[in-house]
Amino acid sequence: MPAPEQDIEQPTRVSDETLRRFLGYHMKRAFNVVQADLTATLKPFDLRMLTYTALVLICDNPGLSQTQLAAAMDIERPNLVVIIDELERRELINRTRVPTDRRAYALIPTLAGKRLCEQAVAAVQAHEAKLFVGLDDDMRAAMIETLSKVRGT
Amino acid sequence: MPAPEQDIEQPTRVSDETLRRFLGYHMKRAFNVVQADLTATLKPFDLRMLTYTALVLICDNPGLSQTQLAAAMDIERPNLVVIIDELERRELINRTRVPTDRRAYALIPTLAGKRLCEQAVAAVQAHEAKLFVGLDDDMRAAMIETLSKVRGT
DNA sequence: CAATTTAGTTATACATCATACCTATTATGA
DNA sequence: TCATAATAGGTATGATGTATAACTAAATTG
Repeated sequence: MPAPEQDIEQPTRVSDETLRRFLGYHMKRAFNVVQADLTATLKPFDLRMLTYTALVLICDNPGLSQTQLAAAMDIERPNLVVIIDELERRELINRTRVPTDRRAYALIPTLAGKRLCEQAVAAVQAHEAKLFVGLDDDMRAAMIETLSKVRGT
Repeated sequence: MPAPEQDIEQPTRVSDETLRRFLGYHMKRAFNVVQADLTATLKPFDLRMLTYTALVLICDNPGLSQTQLAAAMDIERPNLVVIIDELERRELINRTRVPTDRRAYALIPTLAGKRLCEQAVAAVQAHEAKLFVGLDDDMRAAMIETLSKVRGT
């Protein structure tokens, strides 16, 4: 006699209990929330996460090369080109030839770039303050400490 | 008289001090490390993060619909189709018609699907144990607690 | 000075993610 | 009852993100 047909009723609520055991799962879901909020925060400045990151690093390290920037952002050099193209087209940065090495560019922020960067950083600061309102300073510091440990820094 | 040319020397070391002030930055960098390791862990099973997540959720919630799964994974329904297609093609799951609603599919894992899921989950557990070796259980629990708070769960 | 390396770029491929729109089916309400 | 709306799944498409190979121009090395 064949076994009775398996129930194929749809669960009323989807359980993620197995995945919840993994820290990586929680990290991804939490970061999704952060990134969605960050994207919305940067939208008024017409910046995406990558263009924002590049702009901030260029402002903090004026004169750095594309290779240095790609390494700092942990992306491949070819993928940085379009990002730099966009920032340059919007006249937020300049590609300046390095006299001592005519292969390389020194990336320099323009005045407009520095201004936009300052405003964007302030907006992101406000965005994080709002998003992490439930986290006191100790927890926040502990979190950064732990995350730094994960990435081996 | 024009101002003297600005220095355009390249910094010897790229500073990310501004970005380091942001928790989101640390979250992204840490998750990058986790994801790279996870991808490598899942490679022997020919699973990616998305196909793995879908498979685990189907095994934990047999009979759920694609709409339910998409909601649980926080992705759009059209993007789930190719994931389900792949799992079905590999005979890890079945699309079973729901008799009470002929529009919907009940997603059911096959025996092979359940086996692969178990093996993959075990491998991911080992991967996390290795990756988070510097984190004691208390820190790990605190981290999950904090991350859950961020995503508002 | 030939051979190698490096900086930036182009082309390309693939994965991820979002939106608009289509069909078949089910639910709703005049 | 029957027209309308809503829902499940799917197709098509575009924007974005990421990785690799290969090219040029310039610098380095032996």
